Amino acid sequence: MVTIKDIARAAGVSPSTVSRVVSNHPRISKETTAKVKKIMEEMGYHPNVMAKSLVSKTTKTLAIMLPRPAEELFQDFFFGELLRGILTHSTRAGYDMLLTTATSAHDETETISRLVFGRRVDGVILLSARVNDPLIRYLGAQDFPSILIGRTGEEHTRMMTVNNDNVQAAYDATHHLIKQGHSRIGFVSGPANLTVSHDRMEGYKKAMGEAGLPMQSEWVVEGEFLQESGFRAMSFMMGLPERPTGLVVIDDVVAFGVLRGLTELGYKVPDDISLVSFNNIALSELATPPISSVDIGTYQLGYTASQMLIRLILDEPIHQPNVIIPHRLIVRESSVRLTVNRGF
Amino acid sequence: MVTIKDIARAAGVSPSTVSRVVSNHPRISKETTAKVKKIMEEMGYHPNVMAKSLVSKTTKTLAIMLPRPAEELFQDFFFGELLRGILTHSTRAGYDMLLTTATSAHDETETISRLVFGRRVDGVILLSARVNDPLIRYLGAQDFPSILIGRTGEEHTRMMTVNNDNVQAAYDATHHLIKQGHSRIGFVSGPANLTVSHDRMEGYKKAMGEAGLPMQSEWVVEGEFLQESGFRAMSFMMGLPERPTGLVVIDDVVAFGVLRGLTELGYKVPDDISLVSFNNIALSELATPPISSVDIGTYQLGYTASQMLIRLILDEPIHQPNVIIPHRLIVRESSVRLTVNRGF
DNA sequence: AGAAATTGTTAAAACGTTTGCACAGATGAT
DNA sequence: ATCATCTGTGCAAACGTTTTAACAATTTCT
Repeated sequence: MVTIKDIARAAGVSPSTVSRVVSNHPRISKETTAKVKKIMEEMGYHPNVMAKSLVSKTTKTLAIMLPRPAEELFQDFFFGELLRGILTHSTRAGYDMLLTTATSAHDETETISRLVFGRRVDGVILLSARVNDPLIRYLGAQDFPSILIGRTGEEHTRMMTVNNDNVQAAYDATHHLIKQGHSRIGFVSGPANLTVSHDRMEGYKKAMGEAGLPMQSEWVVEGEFLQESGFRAMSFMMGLPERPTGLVVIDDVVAFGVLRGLTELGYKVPDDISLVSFNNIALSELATPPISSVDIGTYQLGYTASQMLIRLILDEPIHQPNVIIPHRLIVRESSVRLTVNRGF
Repeated sequence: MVTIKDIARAAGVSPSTVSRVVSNHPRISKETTAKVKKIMEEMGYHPNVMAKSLVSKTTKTLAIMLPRPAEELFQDFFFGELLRGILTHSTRAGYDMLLTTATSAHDETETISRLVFGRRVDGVILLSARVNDPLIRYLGAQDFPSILIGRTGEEHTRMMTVNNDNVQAAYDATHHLIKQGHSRIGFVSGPANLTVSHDRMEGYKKAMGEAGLPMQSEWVVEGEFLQESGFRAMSFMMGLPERPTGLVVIDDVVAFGVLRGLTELGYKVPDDISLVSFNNIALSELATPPISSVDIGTYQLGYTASQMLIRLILDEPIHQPNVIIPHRLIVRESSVRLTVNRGF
């Protein structure tokens, strides 16, 4: 292990000078810089990151805290895209990403405080907000750079967020079905304790209410972000005496399950029943039929989160502590009847 | 920031004693332990990770180096599952994961050496082996704990690997199609410079050769791990005078594209053409029709990699430096003709 | 009872950096 | 010619831990 002292000795200068060469200190002469750099090259010097962090009190590392049952919650798809956004920006900005997940609920705050108070990271990105999230509350109470991708359940918690307008997004999705002539519209939701489920539910209800359409409690089911959930939802919903003809589905993966359920039960999409979902993962256009989906700008969500967090760390001015990433409904076959028969 | 010295002072002991309390040193008395722990609790003490690393020369962190164009290469799906396997084990073993990616080719070795020689991580997991991979050669030459998920292109490079028997896997997939009565079988491959493409190609050729079936160079196309690749492959292949009736596809995502291409061109799967692919991502059974796929134990691949790397770091005995994770062909509709018409 | 081993604790060095302060010499202003 | 400023470098302290060696106090062995 070649240290700064070795370089200093070999170059006939002091360690401080070497340090200043590394950090491009303006007071170092051209000649010294050249000499030292040459020797560093020859000897293969790499600064010890830990030693540097210890004195500089900065790690150039961001933590990303995965939701606890990471496996089920974001079944790879949405998450991968989000991660790509985060990673792209943080790499550009010279930050590394530390991926952590807790094993138990109690573990959660412990894990985070180990990283935060142990000064292992400079900032934290939180994923997936639950309605009454102890982790968000805990981290929000600390004076530590952090950002939530999603919405905090509690209004008084002071924490930067980047999120979609999920209420509006769900409103748009629902409204789209209404415009297509549907009046009996159901909602296949996600876990009840997530704010995203709440918000989309609200948008769904708002659209239905404004259109003066009746809602039935059987038309709303909750589940996980898994295809099984969608499948099960259909087994239940299609057994009802009065079935919906349109469905808003919380997530594309769930929509895949819904699609399979409907197919197995002998229903045709979109002729018998129409479908709109969220997230617009790459494969949703390859489903049969292609699924209409609200693109929530997943990559943007991640990119922006990283951007804001690093600004916060560097004490740069933050224009808006709660950013909303725009969404866009992508209409595909699953929600467009080929033979338009509106009316009654 | 409350340090070990603050605790020591408050407890009326020396910093060394506090340190030993934290690390459960056997020589510390019950009473001292209790007293110190109480004070740590009260004052909210968290050891500074960097200081600890500096002296202990260990970071309890693993780096995972993403393939350069991470975006295209593993379009989220396969990668997410792999990550889950890695993360599950490393979390259990008390290791954090550092996710890094390089922006340019030159950057690649620089990034890795910053981490390795900067002693920021204890070990490295390499993803996606290219045939003549400078990064693998570089890292293999260093005496640093590392593991490759995949196969090194060069025989002389000494590096632990965890991989599938991709030759056999492709052999199995191809053989399955042959058993179904196909004789004109094509192969939609991935990027030519990846070892996995090579190995699967070899398995395909082996199966074809053993069965005495003719191969045409037009039946083999290379592309990316993207649906577009699959789509384009079909545009080309289905325009041939003599078309294959069976296809081995390098990846499920590509298979989705193939499926779309075939559908748009008016071909029915599996009646007109059969399909087998690899990786068995969650959505492949939800395609229309469900895609036959070789399950390569993605989660296992990641889990095992983490396991082996940590053993290496801890100097525990490694039974086998090159582990093969078993694969299993999952037969679904895409490769089973409902009306079996073998023969001529 | 004295020697030897065990137990519980501490002082101090070490890990590899960064940085405030000091200082010598060169340059510029008056 | 004197004083002030600027330029280039070094000294030494600091960052918050772990760990070796030392030692006093206690217990165990003859």
